Order: sequence, then C-alpha cells, then structure tokens
Amino acid sequence: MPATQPDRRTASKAARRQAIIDAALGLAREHGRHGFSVDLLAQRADVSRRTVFNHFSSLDDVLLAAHTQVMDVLIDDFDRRSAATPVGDGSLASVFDELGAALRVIDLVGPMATLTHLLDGLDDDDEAGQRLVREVMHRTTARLAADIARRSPGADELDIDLLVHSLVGGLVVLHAHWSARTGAADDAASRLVWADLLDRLITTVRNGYR
Amino acid sequence: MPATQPDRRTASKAARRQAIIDAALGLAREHGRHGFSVDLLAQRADVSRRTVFNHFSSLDDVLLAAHTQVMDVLIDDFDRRSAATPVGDGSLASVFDELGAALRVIDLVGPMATLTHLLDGLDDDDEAGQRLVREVMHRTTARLAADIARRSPGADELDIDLLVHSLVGGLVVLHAHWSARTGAADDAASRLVWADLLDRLITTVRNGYR
DNA sequence: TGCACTCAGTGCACGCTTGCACTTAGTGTA
DNA sequence: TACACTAAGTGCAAGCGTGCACTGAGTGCA
Repeated sequence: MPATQPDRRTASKAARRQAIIDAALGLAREHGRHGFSVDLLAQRADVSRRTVFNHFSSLDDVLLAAHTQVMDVLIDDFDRRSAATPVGDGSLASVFDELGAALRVIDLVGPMATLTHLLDGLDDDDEAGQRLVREVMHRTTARLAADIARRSPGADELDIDLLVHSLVGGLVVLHAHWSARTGAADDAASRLVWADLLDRLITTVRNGYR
Repeated sequence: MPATQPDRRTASKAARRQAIIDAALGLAREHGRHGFSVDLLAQRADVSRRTVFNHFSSLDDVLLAAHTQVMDVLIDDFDRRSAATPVGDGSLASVFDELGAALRVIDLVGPMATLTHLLDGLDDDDEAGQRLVREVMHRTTARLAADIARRSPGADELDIDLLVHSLVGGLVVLHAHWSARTGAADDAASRLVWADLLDRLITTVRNGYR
C-alpha cells in the first residue's frame, strides 16, 4: 500500500470492483452459485451490467475473485498471527506446528460456509466449477507457501510445497465431510464438528504413516 | 417526475448535485457561510473540486441552490396542506386566512435556523449575500404566488402578488427580530418566541392599518 | 428439427468525473 | 508599494461508467 492515499479515481474504481465482489458473495449466500444472473449482480452492486464486464471478463471471473478474496483473508489472518509468534528453530516440524496451531485458531467455518455457496452444486460434470476450484487451490497454496518460505528461509522449498499441499488438500477433503455432516451451516454445532475433523487432519498429517 | 425511473446516469448526476447541496447545508450549519472553502465542500460531498464547478458556476451558486431548496421544501409543505384543504370562496380574505393558517402549522423555525447559518454575518456591505437574499426572495415569492394563483383562478394577480410580498417580506422582518432575541437557536423556547412573533405578523397584516 | 426466447458477453459512443496546470483576485507583510 | 501567498474559478485531456444495439450459445417446445 503506498504511503499516500490513492487518488479519487483509483479509489472509486477499486470500491466499485469490491462492490461487485461483495454482491456476488451476498447473492451466492442467498441463492447459491447458479441462482443469480449478471442483471441481479449488477443491480445488487449498484452498477450497470456493462460495468461488471469492465472489471471482470466473465461471471466465472467474478466468482474466482470472490473465492480468492475469502482465501486471502484467511492467509492474511495467518500472516498476522505468524508475525506475532516467535520464529521456531526452522525445522519442518516447527513450521508444521505453527501452521497447525494457526489452523486451529483461525475462523475457518465462516469462510467454508461461504465457499460452499460459491461452489453450489459442484460435481464432476461442472467444468466451470472444477476449473474455479483448481485455480483457487493453486493461488492459495502458492501464496501460503511463499509466505512460509519468506518466514523460514533455511527450509527447502519442495518440503514447504509438499507440507502446504498436504494440509490444504486435507482441508478440501475435510470440507466435503463437514459439509455432508452439517449441511455447511455456520452454527455452534457445526463448529464442533469442524474442530474434531480438523484435529484428526492435523494429527494424521503430523504423525505421518509410519 | 416521469413515470419511469430515470436511468442510472441521470440518477447519479442528480445524486451528486444533491450531495454538494447537502454538504453546503452541513458546513453552513457548523461554520457559517464564510467558514468553508471549495476544498472542504468537495471533501464533505465526496466529489472532486472540479465536479463542484461542473454542477455549479460558483460557491455563491451552491449557496443559492441550498437556500432555494430549503424554501422549496416549505412551499411543498404548503402545497400539500392546500391540496388537502377545501377551496375557500376565492376572496382575498379567504386566500389570506389559508396562507396564515399554513404559516402557523408549517415548521419554520428549523429552516429559519438553517438560513441564518447560510446567511452568516450578512450586512449591508456584503454584496454577494445581499444578492443571494434578493434572488431567493424573488424565486420564493414567484413560486408561492404562482401556486396560489393556480388554486384561485378568479383572484386578481396583482392582489395575490401584493399579499404574498406582504407576508414573505414580513417573515424576513420577523426573522431579524427572532434571531436577535433567540440567537437563531432551534429549541422549545425559540419556537415560543417565533409563534408569538408570527401571530403578530398575521394579525397585523390581516387587519391592515385602518 | 426449426424456431423463438433468454441470457452471457461485446463493441462503440457518449456523459460525467477527475487530475492537473493555469489565471486572477484578494490579502498580508516587509 | 511590491511581492508572496491563498483560494476561487477554468480549460483540457484522460479515465471510467453507462446506454444500447448486437452476436452467439443454450434451451424448450411444437
């Protein structure tokens, strides 16, 4: 972020883009990914439908941006906690424990519920949805791995990539189970289910398969 | 107002112009007419200073629009009450009584307080301020007279003009006295003073000087 | 199977905002 | 009295939003 405020033109453009993303998240939460049109999105965002396409190349592009933003918020939260945590001894075990501890503390249920709506009705035949998931997974793991590498310069890059993929891939599997059991609700009961599933993931990956 | 909604472009332009007027009223209320600059106005209205001059030819033009709007709201109120009141016998006395009754019921203290700030520090040497008052007085009396004439087609136009000028001119005199006595405050005590002064005006003009 | 309809996405022109450099008037001070 | 400063107001060009007509893909129905 530059030290000075962006000018009004830049700020206005960014605000309008954000309004479109917020509208997409709101509509997805209410209707699921398939339940809204460009017209509804534009109306909710208080822009013209042409403006939606000035900012995004397609509706899928809007969903990707919405998805990425949800993940970015999680990674921002992780980065803030890391910055406030003493650096470990640089070992992979230490890195893993830090990430595992963060996953336990960060609110994942809210974003999970949101992502469930964004991926409403996703199945193997849904090419656009599958492409969306792959893109988001790629961006998320790349960013997280880069942040961790920056924090532990001595660690091997491949090791970090594998670690991150293990955990993030595990989260995807967890999401499927959690969603099946709770209907992707965001309440106290579903949070208990999530905490239990998460503990099993962290313990399993931490201990490996010896 | 057209039956259909104005398009987004028209609505946005009108909203921005209104934001400038609202900002002017707010700043005048806080600092008086002389206490703010184009930069402050633009910032408060959340537009660029160029945009202020896209909508208005000068700062005085903004003040005129703000002033006119305050008066228009009062006349709108008067028109609504008139529309809900049975038409009198068309005599001037009847017209006068209707106007007098409306003046007693309509909230004048709020707008009076606002206009006092808009005309902050007005004196005989303040050419811009004097021009502003003349313009607003002209527009206000013209509009009010036209509305009354529409409502009483049989009445003589000159008679209506004189009647309206008597009352509106009297209101200006009343404002000076009220302001001197109450400091243009908008509270229960100042409202009592206003009610008393207004009653004297209406009674005096109604009875004439026989 | 052809037609009609809907909706995502697009090109183009225009309206309006904004950034920025500029002029001018007014004011204060040495 | 001259100079420096401030702020109102202006011209021009660029950025962005919007209106609108359009194309094409997908879908449903006779």
